Amino acid sequence: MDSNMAFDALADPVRRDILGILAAEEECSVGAIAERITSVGRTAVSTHLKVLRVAGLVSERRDGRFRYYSIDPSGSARDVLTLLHQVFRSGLRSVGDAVPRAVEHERPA
Amino acid sequence: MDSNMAFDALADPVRRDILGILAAEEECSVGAIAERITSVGRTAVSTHLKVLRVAGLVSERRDGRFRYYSIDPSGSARDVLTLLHQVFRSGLRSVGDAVPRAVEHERPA
DNA sequence: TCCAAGTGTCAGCGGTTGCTGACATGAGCG
DNA sequence: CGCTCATGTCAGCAACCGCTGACACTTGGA
Repeated sequence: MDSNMAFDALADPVRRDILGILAAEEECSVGAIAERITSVGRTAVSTHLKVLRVAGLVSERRDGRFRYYSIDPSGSARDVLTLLHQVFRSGLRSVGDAVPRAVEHERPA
Repeated sequence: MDSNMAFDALADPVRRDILGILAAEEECSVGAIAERITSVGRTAVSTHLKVLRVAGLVSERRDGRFRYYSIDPSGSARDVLTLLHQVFRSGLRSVGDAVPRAVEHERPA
Protein backbone atom coordinates (compact mmCIF):
# COMPACT_ATOMS: atom_id res chain seq x y z
CA MET A 1 0.00 0.00 0.00
CA ASP A 2 2.58 2.48 -1.18
CA SER A 3 -0.05 4.76 -2.66
CA ASN A 4 -0.82 6.04 0.83
CA MET A 5 2.36 8.06 0.82
CA ALA A 6 1.76 9.13 -2.75
CA PHE A 7 -1.66 10.55 -1.95
CA ASP A 8 -0.17 12.32 1.03
CA ALA A 9 2.66 13.74 -1.05
CA LEU A 10 0.24 14.99 -3.67
CA ALA A 11 -1.84 16.84 -1.10
CA ASP A 12 0.67 19.67 -0.65
CA PRO A 13 0.43 22.60 -3.09
CA VAL A 14 4.17 23.27 -2.95
CA ARG A 15 4.89 19.66 -3.83
CA ARG A 16 2.46 19.85 -6.75
CA ASP A 17 4.25 23.00 -7.86
CA ILE A 18 7.52 21.08 -7.79
CA LEU A 19 5.96 18.30 -9.83
CA GLY A 20 4.76 20.89 -12.33
CA ILE A 21 8.25 22.28 -12.68
CA LEU A 22 9.73 18.84 -13.14
CA ALA A 23 7.04 17.95 -15.67
CA ALA A 24 8.12 20.93 -17.76
CA GLU A 25 11.86 20.73 -17.19
CA GLU A 26 12.45 17.02 -17.54
CA GLU A 27 15.28 17.16 -14.99
CA CYS A 28 16.18 19.79 -12.41
CA SER A 29 18.66 20.35 -9.58
CA VAL A 30 17.46 21.23 -6.12
CA GLY A 31 18.78 24.76 -6.39
CA ALA A 32 17.09 25.36 -9.72
CA ILE A 33 13.79 24.21 -8.28
CA ALA A 34 14.21 26.29 -5.14
CA GLU A 35 14.82 29.38 -7.28
CA ARG A 36 11.41 29.00 -8.89
CA ILE A 37 9.55 28.25 -5.69
CA THR A 38 9.15 31.62 -4.07
CA SER A 39 6.72 30.65 -1.34
CA VAL A 40 9.21 28.69 0.76
CA GLY A 41 12.97 28.47 1.22
CA ARG A 42 15.52 26.00 -0.03
CA THR A 43 15.36 23.86 3.09
CA ALA A 44 11.65 23.28 2.67
CA VAL A 45 12.08 22.43 -1.01
CA SER A 46 14.70 19.85 -0.10
CA THR A 47 12.37 18.26 2.41
CA HIS A 48 9.50 18.26 -0.08
CA LEU A 49 11.70 16.53 -2.62
CA LYS A 50 12.49 13.84 -0.10
CA VAL A 51 8.80 13.28 0.54
CA LEU A 52 8.16 13.01 -3.19
CA ARG A 53 11.05 10.62 -3.62
CA VAL A 54 10.07 8.35 -0.72
CA ALA A 55 6.52 8.35 -2.06
CA GLY A 56 7.84 7.09 -5.39
CA LEU A 57 6.72 10.06 -7.46
CA VAL A 58 10.12 11.41 -8.46
CA SER A 59 13.54 9.84 -8.94
CA GLU A 60 16.95 11.18 -8.07
CA ARG A 61 20.21 11.17 -10.03
CA ARG A 62 23.44 12.29 -8.38
CA ASP A 63 26.11 13.99 -10.38
CA GLY A 64 28.97 15.50 -8.46
CA ARG A 65 27.72 18.03 -5.99
CA PHE A 66 24.35 18.21 -7.71
CA ARG A 67 21.26 16.09 -7.35
CA TYR A 68 18.92 16.06 -10.30
CA TYR A 69 15.29 15.19 -9.75
CA SER A 70 12.82 14.10 -12.37
CA ILE A 71 9.28 12.75 -12.63
CA ASP A 72 9.01 9.00 -12.08
CA PRO A 73 6.15 7.88 -14.29
CA SER A 74 6.67 4.22 -13.47
CA GLY A 75 6.49 4.78 -9.71
CA SER A 76 3.49 4.92 -7.41
CA ALA A 77 1.76 7.39 -9.70
CA ARG A 78 0.42 4.37 -11.51
CA ASP A 79 -1.22 3.07 -8.34
CA VAL A 80 -2.77 6.45 -7.65
CA LEU A 81 -4.17 6.72 -11.13
CA THR A 82 -5.46 3.17 -11.05
CA LEU A 83 -7.16 3.67 -7.71
CA LEU A 84 -8.81 6.90 -8.80
CA HIS A 85 -10.00 5.30 -12.00
CA GLN A 86 -11.56 2.46 -10.06
CA VAL A 87 -13.46 4.82 -7.75
CA PHE A 88 -14.55 7.37 -10.32
CA ARG A 89 -14.87 4.95 -13.21
CA SER A 90 -18.28 6.03 -14.47
CA GLY A 91 -18.16 9.34 -16.31
CA LEU A 92 -14.41 9.16 -16.64
CA ARG A 93 -14.50 7.31 -19.91
CA SER A 94 -14.13 10.67 -21.62
CA VAL A 95 -11.06 11.58 -19.60
CA GLY A 96 -9.46 8.25 -20.29
CA ASP A 97 -10.03 8.91 -23.95
CA ALA A 98 -9.33 12.61 -24.21
CA VAL A 99 -6.20 12.91 -22.12
CA PRO A 100 -3.99 10.34 -23.86
CA ARG A 101 -4.98 11.94 -27.15
CA ALA A 102 -4.11 15.42 -25.87
CA VAL A 103 -0.73 14.05 -24.88
CA GLU A 104 0.03 13.25 -28.48
CA HIS A 105 0.34 16.84 -29.67
CA GLU A 106 2.18 17.97 -26.58
CA ARG A 107 5.53 19.60 -27.31
CA PRO A 108 8.31 17.98 -25.23
CA ALA A 109 10.16 21.21 -24.41
CA MET B 1 -8.49 25.92 -8.64
CA ASP B 2 -10.98 23.57 -7.09
CA SER B 3 -8.66 20.61 -7.40
CA ASN B 4 -6.71 21.90 -4.42
CA MET B 5 -9.46 20.79 -2.08
CA ALA B 6 -9.88 17.57 -3.99
CA PHE B 7 -6.22 16.62 -3.54
CA ASP B 8 -6.50 17.50 0.12
CA ALA B 9 -9.64 15.43 0.52
CA LEU B 10 -8.02 12.45 -1.17
CA ALA B 11 -5.05 12.54 1.19
CA ASP B 12 -6.94 11.08 4.14
CA PRO B 13 -7.12 7.27 4.37
CA VAL B 14 -10.53 7.34 6.05
CA ARG B 15 -11.91 9.50 3.26
CA ARG B 16 -10.50 7.11 0.68
CA ASP B 17 -12.18 4.27 2.58
CA ILE B 18 -15.46 6.14 2.35
CA LEU B 19 -14.94 6.64 -1.38
CA GLY B 20 -14.29 2.92 -1.71
CA ILE B 21 -17.54 2.10 0.05
CA LEU B 22 -19.47 4.54 -2.12
CA ALA B 23 -17.83 3.16 -5.25
CA ALA B 24 -19.15 -0.29 -4.35
CA GLU B 25 -22.55 0.71 -2.96
CA GLU B 26 -23.63 3.31 -5.49
CA GLU B 27 -25.49 5.26 -2.77
CA CYS B 28 -25.23 5.16 1.01
CA SER B 29 -26.62 6.93 4.05
CA VAL B 30 -24.29 8.44 6.62
CA GLY B 31 -25.22 5.85 9.22
CA ALA B 32 -24.60 2.98 6.83
CA ILE B 33 -21.18 4.34 6.00
CA ALA B 34 -20.35 4.95 9.65
CA GLU B 35 -21.24 1.33 10.43
CA ARG B 36 -18.57 0.11 8.04
CA ILE B 37 -15.91 2.56 9.14
CA THR B 38 -14.65 1.08 12.37
CA SER B 39 -11.60 3.28 12.83
CA VAL B 40 -13.52 6.45 13.72
CA GLY B 41 -16.93 7.39 15.02
CA ARG B 42 -20.02 8.74 13.31
CA THR B 43 -19.12 12.37 13.97
CA ALA B 44 -15.84 12.03 12.14
CA VAL B 45 -17.50 10.26 9.22
CA SER B 46 -19.99 13.09 8.94
CA THR B 47 -17.17 15.63 8.85
CA HIS B 48 -15.26 13.60 6.28
CA LEU B 49 -18.33 13.47 4.07
CA LYS B 50 -18.61 17.23 4.24
CA VAL B 51 -15.01 17.59 3.16
CA LEU B 52 -15.59 15.21 0.25
CA ARG B 53 -18.74 17.08 -0.75
CA VAL B 54 -17.16 20.55 -0.59
CA ALA B 55 -14.23 19.20 -2.60
CA GLY B 56 -16.64 18.08 -5.30
CA LEU B 57 -15.89 14.38 -5.05
CA VAL B 58 -19.27 13.15 -3.77
CA SER B 59 -22.83 14.42 -4.10
CA GLU B 60 -25.63 14.46 -1.56
CA ARG B 61 -29.29 13.58 -1.88
CA ARG B 62 -31.71 14.27 0.97
CA ASP B 63 -34.65 12.02 1.56
CA GLY B 64 -36.58 12.58 4.77
CA ARG B 65 -34.29 12.23 7.73
CA PHE B 66 -31.66 10.50 5.66
CA ARG B 67 -28.86 11.88 3.54
CA TYR B 68 -27.59 9.66 0.79
CA TYR B 69 -24.11 10.19 -0.54
CA SER B 70 -22.71 8.94 -3.81
CA ILE B 71 -19.61 9.29 -5.97
CA ASP B 72 -19.62 12.37 -8.19
CA PRO B 73 -17.72 11.32 -11.30
CA SER B 74 -18.37 14.63 -13.04
CA GLY B 75 -16.99 16.71 -10.17
CA SER B 76 -13.45 17.75 -9.44
CA ALA B 77 -12.22 14.19 -9.85
CA ARG B 78 -11.88 15.01 -13.53
CA ASP B 79 -9.53 17.89 -12.76
CA VAL B 80 -7.44 15.69 -10.49
CA LEU B 81 -7.14 12.97 -13.09
CA THR B 82 -6.35 15.45 -15.83
CA LEU B 83 -3.66 17.13 -13.76
CA LEU B 84 -2.04 13.84 -12.83
CA HIS B 85 -2.09 12.71 -16.43
CA GLN B 86 -0.37 15.91 -17.50
CA VAL B 87 2.39 15.53 -14.93
CA PHE B 88 2.97 11.81 -15.29
CA ARG B 89 2.14 11.63 -18.98
CA SER B 90 5.07 9.56 -20.16
CA GLY B 91 4.78 5.92 -19.20
CA LEU B 92 1.12 6.23 -18.34
CA ARG B 93 -0.07 5.34 -21.77
CA SER B 94 -0.52 1.80 -20.52
CA VAL B 95 -2.63 2.89 -17.58
CA GLY B 96 -4.88 5.00 -19.74
CA ASP B 97 -5.40 1.93 -21.87
CA ALA B 98 -5.40 -0.89 -19.36
CA VAL B 99 -7.61 0.57 -16.66
CA PRO B 100 -10.76 1.23 -18.65
CA ARG B 101 -10.40 -2.28 -19.99
CA ALA B 102 -9.91 -3.74 -16.53
CA VAL B 103 -13.06 -1.97 -15.39
CA GLU B 104 -15.07 -4.03 -17.82
CA HIS B 105 -14.70 -7.29 -15.95
CA GLU B 106 -15.29 -5.70 -12.57
CA ARG B 107 -18.06 -7.43 -10.70
CA PRO B 108 -20.84 -4.96 -9.82
CA ALA B 109 -21.21 -6.28 -6.28
C1' DT C 1 -48.02 17.84 20.15
C1' DC C 2 -44.34 15.09 21.80
C1' DC C 3 -40.74 11.87 21.12
C1' DA C 4 -37.28 9.29 18.66
C1' DA C 5 -34.19 8.79 14.78
C1' DG C 6 -30.68 10.66 11.49
C1' DT C 7 -27.46 13.99 10.88
C1' DG C 8 -24.79 18.46 11.24
C1' DT C 9 -22.04 21.51 14.19
C1' DC C 10 -19.07 23.11 17.86
C1' DA C 11 -15.41 23.34 21.61
C1' DG C 12 -11.55 21.39 23.20
C1' DC C 13 -7.64 18.43 23.14
C1' DG C 14 -3.69 15.87 21.40
C1' DG C 15 -0.91 14.68 17.48
C1' DT C 16 1.07 15.98 13.15
C1' DT C 17 3.11 18.95 9.77
C1' DG C 18 5.61 22.50 7.58
C1' DC C 19 8.81 26.32 7.93
C1' DT C 20 13.19 28.41 9.21
C1' DG C 21 18.02 28.92 10.70
C1' DA C 22 22.01 26.55 12.09
C1' DC C 23 24.88 22.81 11.39
C1' DA C 24 26.72 18.50 8.97
C1' DT C 25 28.20 16.09 4.77
C1' DG C 26 30.44 15.43 0.53
C1' DA C 27 32.24 16.70 -3.91
C1' DG C 28 35.08 19.85 -6.80
C1' DC C 29 38.98 23.11 -7.16
C1' DG C 30 43.00 26.12 -6.10
C1' DC D 1 44.98 20.43 2.33
C1' DG D 2 41.66 24.20 2.82
C1' DC D 3 37.89 26.54 0.82
C1' DT D 4 33.51 26.81 -1.43
C1' DC D 5 29.35 25.15 -3.30
C1' DA D 6 25.20 22.08 -3.39
C1' DT D 7 22.46 19.64 -0.52
C1' DG D 8 20.67 16.97 3.51
C1' DT D 9 19.40 16.98 8.40
C1' DC D 10 17.97 18.59 12.88
C1' DA D 11 15.73 21.36 16.70
C1' DG D 12 12.30 24.21 17.77
C1' DC D 13 8.19 26.61 17.13
C1' DA D 14 3.69 27.86 15.16
C1' DA D 15 -0.18 26.40 12.64
C1' DC D 16 -3.20 23.00 11.25
C1' DC D 17 -5.97 18.60 11.47
C1' DG D 18 -8.70 14.96 13.06
C1' DC D 19 -11.20 12.78 16.80
C1' DT D 20 -14.68 12.80 20.40
C1' DG D 21 -18.71 14.05 23.28
C1' DA D 22 -22.32 17.20 23.84
C1' DC D 23 -25.73 19.81 21.77
C1' DA D 24 -28.87 21.68 17.87
C1' DC D 25 -31.80 20.87 14.00
C1' DT D 26 -35.02 18.48 11.09
C1' DT D 27 -38.13 14.85 9.87
C1' DG D 28 -41.44 11.15 10.63
C1' DG D 29 -44.64 8.90 13.40
C1' DA D 30 -47.72 7.85 17.72
